[in-house]
Amino acid sequence: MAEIKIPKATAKRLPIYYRYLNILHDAEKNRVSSTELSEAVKVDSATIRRDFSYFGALGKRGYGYDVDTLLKFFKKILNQDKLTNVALIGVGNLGNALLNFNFHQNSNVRISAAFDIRPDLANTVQSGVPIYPMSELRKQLEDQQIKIVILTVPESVAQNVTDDAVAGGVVGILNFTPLRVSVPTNVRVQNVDLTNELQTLIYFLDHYNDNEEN
Amino acid sequence: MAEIKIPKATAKRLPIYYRYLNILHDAEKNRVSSTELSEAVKVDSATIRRDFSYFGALGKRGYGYDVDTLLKFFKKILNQDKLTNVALIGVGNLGNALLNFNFHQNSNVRISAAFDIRPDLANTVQSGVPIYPMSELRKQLEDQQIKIVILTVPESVAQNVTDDAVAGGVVGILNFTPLRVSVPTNVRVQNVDLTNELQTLIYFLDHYNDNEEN
DNA sequence: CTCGTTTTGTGAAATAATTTTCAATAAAAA
DNA sequence: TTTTTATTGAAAATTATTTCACAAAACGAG
Repeated sequence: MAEIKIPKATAKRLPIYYRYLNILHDAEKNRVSSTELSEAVKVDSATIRRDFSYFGALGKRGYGYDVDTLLKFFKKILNQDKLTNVALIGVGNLGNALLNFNFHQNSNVRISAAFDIRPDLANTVQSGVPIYPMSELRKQLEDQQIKIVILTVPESVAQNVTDDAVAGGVVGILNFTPLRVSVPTNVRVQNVDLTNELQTLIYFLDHYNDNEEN
Repeated sequence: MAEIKIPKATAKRLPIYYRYLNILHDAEKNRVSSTELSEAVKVDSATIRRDFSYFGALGKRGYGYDVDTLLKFFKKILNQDKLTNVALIGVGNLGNALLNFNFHQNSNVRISAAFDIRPDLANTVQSGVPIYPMSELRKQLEDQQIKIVILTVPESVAQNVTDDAVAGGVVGILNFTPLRVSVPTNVRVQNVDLTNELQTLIYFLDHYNDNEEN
């Protein structure tokens, strides 16, 4: 892997582009300009052109970009041409919502296993997903070859569970706990901290009057 | 407001610092160094010192930072010395989870009103929060002086609901829908896009081997 | 087939963020 | 008291990202 090394800021925008390209495709539009895209995804058109250009000359001058070409390209780049199975660890309040959250609608990702400590949940099926007891975490991750987990456990056990998951071969963690977990360098953690997001929003509202972007 | 204009990247880290300072405070630690903080929050120590220095000389050379001083300072900066009421719009799958999510545990934020289109939900109380019908959105936001909303409605109505909320005086939106909503320049939108986060994670896993940071 | 218009792709400039480095200072040890 | 060690704060260097602005290319109308 790692053929093309594009800026991280660009990488984070790719899913946004991908999603809108799907919308255009469904609307049977076959061309789009960076300006039009810009309005929809709220990213400066020059930034979009620059982003796309890291992958080569994808557009045509005086015309724009061919929706299907771009779509196919991004589908591959984002690994959306294959199904990615992920596990959910912690079927509490938020975990449950994520079980029902239709990741599969917009992306080729599916929660194929879940884990919880509560005995009444273990060995049941919730929203079509089998729930395993925590004790089987490592084994199931290994057996099912799951490399990515969504972490929605209480903060107090987050590090232990993470260590377990990593021992089971996990290399990507979508971390909903407020704890900044420690992982080996080959493991990537993407933090989603809801309290944080709210506090940041409040900070910006109080201290900035111009609310351009993120 | 807007007395001090610090970099956005710094602003986004403030809640992380704040949270860990609270932990130190609860553990009755009274001093902390940038190095120690660095390990806990996974931010380079030089970045932390630089971040803090935007607010003046908060530490002491050869000593570190006084936990309580810093804590008080950040509490004020982040507006955590006052209660912030927010509204939740859309009590579906995710909305329900957020109703039960204890924002108040880690931050001085409370969901004080919620809205939903479903008639059976309107005028009930869920998890201690009154649910109003959508038709009352604007009026209630105005009456209750709510300036911040959490948006967890279906994408198809996201723009309309946003327009309504803005008409009701909202200036901050925590947007969980995948739609990049359009708002006047005085309104700030903080997007939390779960599908996106997962796709970004997958992208990084496939294309980067060194997984240092975000 | 020509010409005006559109729109990309990209150097160069501007802006933003991180990291290095080290003098200054405080605390602890000798 | 003096020396050593720890640690900040800030200047400077570096790296990353965005934006400007325009030549070059391609389209489409006539």
